[in-house]
Amino acid sequence: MTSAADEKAQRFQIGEVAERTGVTQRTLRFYEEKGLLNPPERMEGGFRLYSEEDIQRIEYIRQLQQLLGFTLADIKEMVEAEELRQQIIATFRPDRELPARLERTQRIIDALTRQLEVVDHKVEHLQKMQEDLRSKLTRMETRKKELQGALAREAKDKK
Amino acid sequence: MTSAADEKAQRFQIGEVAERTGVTQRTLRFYEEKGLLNPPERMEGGFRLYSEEDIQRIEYIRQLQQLLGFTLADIKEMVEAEELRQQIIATFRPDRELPARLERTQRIIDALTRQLEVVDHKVEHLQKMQEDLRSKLTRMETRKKELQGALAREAKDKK
DNA sequence: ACCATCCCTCACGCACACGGTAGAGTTTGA
DNA sequence: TCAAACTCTACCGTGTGCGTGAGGGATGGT
Repeated sequence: MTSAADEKAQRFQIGEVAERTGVTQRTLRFYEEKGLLNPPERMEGGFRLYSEEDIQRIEYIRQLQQLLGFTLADIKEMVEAEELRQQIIATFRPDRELPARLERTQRIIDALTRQLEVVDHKVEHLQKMQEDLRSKLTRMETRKKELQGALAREAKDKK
Repeated sequence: MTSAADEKAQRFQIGEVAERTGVTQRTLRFYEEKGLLNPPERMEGGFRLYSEEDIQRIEYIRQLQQLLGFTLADIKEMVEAEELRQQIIATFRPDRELPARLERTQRIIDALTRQLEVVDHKVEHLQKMQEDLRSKLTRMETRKKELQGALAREAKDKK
């Protein structure tokens, strides 16, 4: 008997994950070793089996790394906070211990706030750079047109 | 006789530059070695003397590196393009060779366009992340208030 | 049972971006 | 002219983020 939950639980071997995410097998094992990915399930013989969530996490890590230039240490902090956040959300009301839940919630808020500050800071600087590049670009294009105009006149004079 | 230009030409030794920019002396020499900074002037005995422009360039390099996560190789390309751009702008009309000037201008435009594409891409992804973080944060804050409310009610019940 | 294809765990290697220190010379102020 | 502070080159060391095998099992189809 297969429940609806079972049907959804598709797993992938490391090779397929590597292909789908564009991350090498070595790197996947490396991330696991460094605690960025939590150890995936294994088959009897020891082959790793990744879930869809694992794959999403891998893609998230890559974005943080390549697009935003965070170090793996930074990223580890971020994914840990994310995990804690999901755990808290998944916890439906085993009430009692309200103070503890409140405190964990506060910890997540703090982590998110710190992350947001970093991102805000980066966005701000990037936008400045964007403006700067755009204005330089338009100035160079103006110059180009001037040069082309001068060139056209020169050709005409020769005629 | 000191001209206005001379008065402005203040120079700084490597230690002061390091302090002002937050970059170590070792790193300054390293950047020079890698061609990111062009060799500064020297005193008779060989001490490096940096100009204000050098300092600005150092700060620019650090921004590209830390905020945007570019590699030094990328940055080298970018500062070279920037330098070429400034040279072209500083060249007032020794006309003749218009085609050559046009071509260099086009090269700068291409470089700026490539840089802008990269920056645009990063801004886009960062903004998505910003949105994501903001919504997570507000959800957690809502949750916090719920918990605080529950806690207050509990305290009241005890009374 | 066999074999092609996958995967496993070490373990060394490498490029990048510097850090640290040695040993010697330079500069500046008293 | 002499000391304290600064700087020079040269060279080896370090942490990060993987790459690249070696040697050996695991899996799935026939």
